[in-house]
Amino acid sequence: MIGVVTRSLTAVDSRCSIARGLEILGQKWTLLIVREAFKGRTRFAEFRERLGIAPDVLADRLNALVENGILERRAYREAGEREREEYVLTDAGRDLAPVLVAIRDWGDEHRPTGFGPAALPVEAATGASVRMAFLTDDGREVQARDVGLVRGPGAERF
Amino acid sequence: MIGVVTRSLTAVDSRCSIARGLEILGQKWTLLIVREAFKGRTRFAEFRERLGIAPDVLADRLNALVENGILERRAYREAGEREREEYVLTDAGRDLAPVLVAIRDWGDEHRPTGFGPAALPVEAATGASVRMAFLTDDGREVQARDVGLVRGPGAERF
DNA sequence: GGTACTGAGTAGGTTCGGCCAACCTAGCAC
DNA sequence: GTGCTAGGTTGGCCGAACCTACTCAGTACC
Repeated sequence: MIGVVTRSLTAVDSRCSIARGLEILGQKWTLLIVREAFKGRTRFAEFRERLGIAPDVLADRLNALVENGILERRAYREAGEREREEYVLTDAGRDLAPVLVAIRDWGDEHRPTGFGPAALPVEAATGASVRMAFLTDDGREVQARDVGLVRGPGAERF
Repeated sequence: MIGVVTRSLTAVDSRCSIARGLEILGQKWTLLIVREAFKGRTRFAEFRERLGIAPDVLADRLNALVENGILERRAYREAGEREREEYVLTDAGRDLAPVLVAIRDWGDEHRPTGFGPAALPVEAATGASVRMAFLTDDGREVQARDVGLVRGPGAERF
């Protein structure tokens, strides 16, 4: 197996949720694998074919995603085949939808393809199209560009 | 200068806004630099001190961020000092707030620090705290976990 | 029992990107 | 001139990614 996730966080970052999230999500290929999982891919060969990723790197990323609770291995068997394992999103994995949608929205606006969006966010149960928004506590919507970050309770320094 | 951004996209990904966004954002350090920019850092030494990043890599990432329109170089001069350049977020850079907030929310929920969130999203103008949400066209809120992705008009295949 | 086939990886060698320490440079102060 | 400082650049090292080829387990067919 190639490298386990060993990215060390500096003291100042150990409390930052963004840094901690990026420890896994920031690795090359990770979010593209998750994107494929959202599209319904579950098997090694499917990920490999869609992404053109080297098999050793894919095996490493899938292990990391399983270890971090984003994917889970599940046994399956097709008729006349031996038992194999596939990779499906866990709840924590499905909770990554906002990350993918946020990146999609940004890429769509600032690096347009000229073909329109390749993926659309929907409510899974009904298929109703949804969009990402920011809301104040009293339900008023705020434009993304007007959102900033301020120091929170867990910050050691800011 | 070390490597320009040369990540090649496979044909299947060239139309995907997620892949196109990740081409820049997916590089190591990029989003952490943007996070620091949101916190108000502007100078090489500030980024370097906060992130503990190697200077050559920082120079490369700052160049890439400027080339991609996320940061812009701006001249400034302090009393008794020579003119220098600092890096400030552009509109496209501020539009990355949803990406940071989405990662923050996920990290906060699934990789908690025990200290609470280190950064909080607010409306910049008023300081009012905001949260990220998904809305249907008729204004109903949908939980993040219930959001999926479907093929959009720009998809070559899905 | 032997051979072939398939999905899911593993292994070896090369290349690329990140890391670190050291060095460079422009302008200001003295 | 010498020194100081912010903002980088350069060179060497090393781990991670890449590519190709190979293995391994179980099934199918003969």
